Amino acid sequence: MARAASTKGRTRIQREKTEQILDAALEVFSTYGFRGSTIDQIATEAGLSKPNILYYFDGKEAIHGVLLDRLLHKWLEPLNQLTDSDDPTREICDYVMRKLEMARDFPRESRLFANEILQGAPRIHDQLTGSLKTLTDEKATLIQHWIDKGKIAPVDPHHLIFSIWSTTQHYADFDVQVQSVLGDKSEQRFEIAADHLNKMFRAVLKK
Amino acid sequence: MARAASTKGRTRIQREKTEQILDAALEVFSTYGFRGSTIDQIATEAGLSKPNILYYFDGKEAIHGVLLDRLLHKWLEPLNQLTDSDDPTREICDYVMRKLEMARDFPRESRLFANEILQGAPRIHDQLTGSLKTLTDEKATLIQHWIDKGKIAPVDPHHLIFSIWSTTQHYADFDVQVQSVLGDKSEQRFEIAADHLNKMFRAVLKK
DNA sequence: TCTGTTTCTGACCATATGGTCAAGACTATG
DNA sequence: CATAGTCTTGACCATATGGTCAGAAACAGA
Repeated sequence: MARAASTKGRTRIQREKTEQILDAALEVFSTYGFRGSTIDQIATEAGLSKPNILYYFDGKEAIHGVLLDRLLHKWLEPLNQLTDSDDPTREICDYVMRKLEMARDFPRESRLFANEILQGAPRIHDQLTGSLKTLTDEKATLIQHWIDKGKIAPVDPHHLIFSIWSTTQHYADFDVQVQSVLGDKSEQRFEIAADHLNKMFRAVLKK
Repeated sequence: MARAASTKGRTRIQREKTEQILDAALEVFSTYGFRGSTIDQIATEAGLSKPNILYYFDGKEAIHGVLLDRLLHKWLEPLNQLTDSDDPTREICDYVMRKLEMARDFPRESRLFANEILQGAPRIHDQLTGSLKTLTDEKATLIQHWIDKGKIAPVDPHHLIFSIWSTTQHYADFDVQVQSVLGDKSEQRFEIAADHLNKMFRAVLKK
């Protein structure tokens, strides 16, 4: 087994190189998808030789696997922060903003996820029906409570969450399209998107 | 040059086989992306031999190219139908429904498009900044007119369109995730989505 | 049925790709 | 500064993949 996989970054070099490789791999995988990426591409991007990459990781799948693991944790975080509050509309809009910030600051992670889902989620199907479903159901129940208490307008909680995911992730996954369509006005796309989404979800939730 | 490319389906066999190949290719490309797909996969899916595929098409790129061409036309159609009307809210919601129907009835096309955009749209970048931008700008202007006339609430037209694209296409591109999260309730996902999106965009546009 | 054309395929080629390995280079520590 | 352990790489292998080609099989019209 490769060093890095077993001993989690024992030496300084191991920690550095491992991160270097993972960063390069994220760049490549998020752009070309798993099958479309080659170890050589990752090696070039990382400024290392191919055998050197394979000294730290057991293979292409192993690198991809580590990236997906990290991703899923990061992905659930913003939703985790959604809790009960006196101002549910604000609580939900805050979540929208957190997701939009992630699309802006971590577009590669978003695209890695999108690629995986598009291909039928072969490697993360269990997490989708497991931890993701559990967490989503939990938050959907919370939203339903708010509706029952008359604090927000009646909406299907699950589909509201889907709308939040899709509208925010769109600015990462479809960035090329967004920029192409906006042309020279694409500079402030995230500010305008924030304003627009804020308005939109407030309107939906308003009684 | 391959037969099918030059003479547009002259004989019966040419028309049939060409369609057969394109259908198989759509299935494969939409699932694995361009680089992740092989001619052998397409051949197997189509029930033909690899050389036979290459008898009808000049290569992998050529097949993909034809699919993208057809796709783009189909993709712009629903937006094209958005025209001036006494009831702009209804007009926009109708567009949302048309897009949602496309996500339901042509998920492979949606995923093919998503794959292409995700990878930076190397093959359709010109169309994005060309015909897509032109059409989108045109419809954005129309929406702005409606706003100026006070017929709908003020929204950023471009970002409204992005929201429509993302929320509807989500049900095709992220179907695995949607089904995983909804679990046994995923059967009626499109009906509930239609209801939800209808409500949502009505709320956004309401003055 | 004959014949020119279209359709199809097994065998083949060049290159790309994931992965291995032995040996050399480097590094930390006594 | 010696040396045990860590790190790196050129050369190599097996397989996958895009694509070619000569000739066989099927077909359509006379």
